[in-house]
Amino acid sequence: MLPSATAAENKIFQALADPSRRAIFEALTLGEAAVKDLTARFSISQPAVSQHLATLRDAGLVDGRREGRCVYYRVQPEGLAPLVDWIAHFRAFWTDRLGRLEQLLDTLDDAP
Amino acid sequence: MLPSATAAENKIFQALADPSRRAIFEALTLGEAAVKDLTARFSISQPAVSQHLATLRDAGLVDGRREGRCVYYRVQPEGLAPLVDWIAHFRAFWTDRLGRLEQLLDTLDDAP
DNA sequence: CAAACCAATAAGTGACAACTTATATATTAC
DNA sequence: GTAATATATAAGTTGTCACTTATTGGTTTG
Repeated sequence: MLPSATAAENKIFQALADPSRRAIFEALTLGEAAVKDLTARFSISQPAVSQHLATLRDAGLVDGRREGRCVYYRVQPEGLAPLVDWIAHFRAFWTDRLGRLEQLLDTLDDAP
Repeated sequence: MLPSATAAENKIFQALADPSRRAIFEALTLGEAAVKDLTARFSISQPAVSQHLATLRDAGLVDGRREGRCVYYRVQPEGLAPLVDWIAHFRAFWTDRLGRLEQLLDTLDDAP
């Protein structure tokens, strides 16, 4: 393992490796949601959802706040920063850098 | 799991989840390398390296060409595209989009 | 051809990860 | 206070994953 493999990086990559966890993260993209909402949306048990949320939270990707009986989770956008940084690390392969960035801009513009 | 969770996405995220595999990928960033070189560089067995390379290859992240007795692997930059796309998908959280992109540009400029 | 070298595959093992059910902890409602 | 709701934690099970050693497949050299 290279020294550049930070703990944050490890946690983020591992957290996002699981499809269910990515699905939960993507669902939270659409807005805040309580655990029970997520449990209803996906076909896994409530404890499974809570465990996934705990993993995502530990990776800094989501955050939860208690409100009454419910706990509402939401995406923490800054949590993706290490992932963006990791990708940026391979700028050497973006030979036509500007073109690639413009392409990224385009991707950012269209889409849902 | 959301329908947007493509097979390519799954493979890439899973491939990059392992620190050893990320380390190998990062090593290949510095240039082409034969399996024996990677085996020498890391403290895992040759079969382990080959298995990691097979996983990375299957995910479209690296490519290998045989030259005599050696097999030289190199990064396939386009392989990261699905990952970039996935991140771009969360543009909604880049509130100050231009700023973020400029920041990415900066990151692309300095660093090793 | 034989011996050496390099890489991939086979087979087995130990650890961990994702899930389950059951239970505990908060919080609200009656 | 008791019951009901919402979430977290405990404990156990199963499958998968990363690694190992042993072997096979290719390629070069002597």
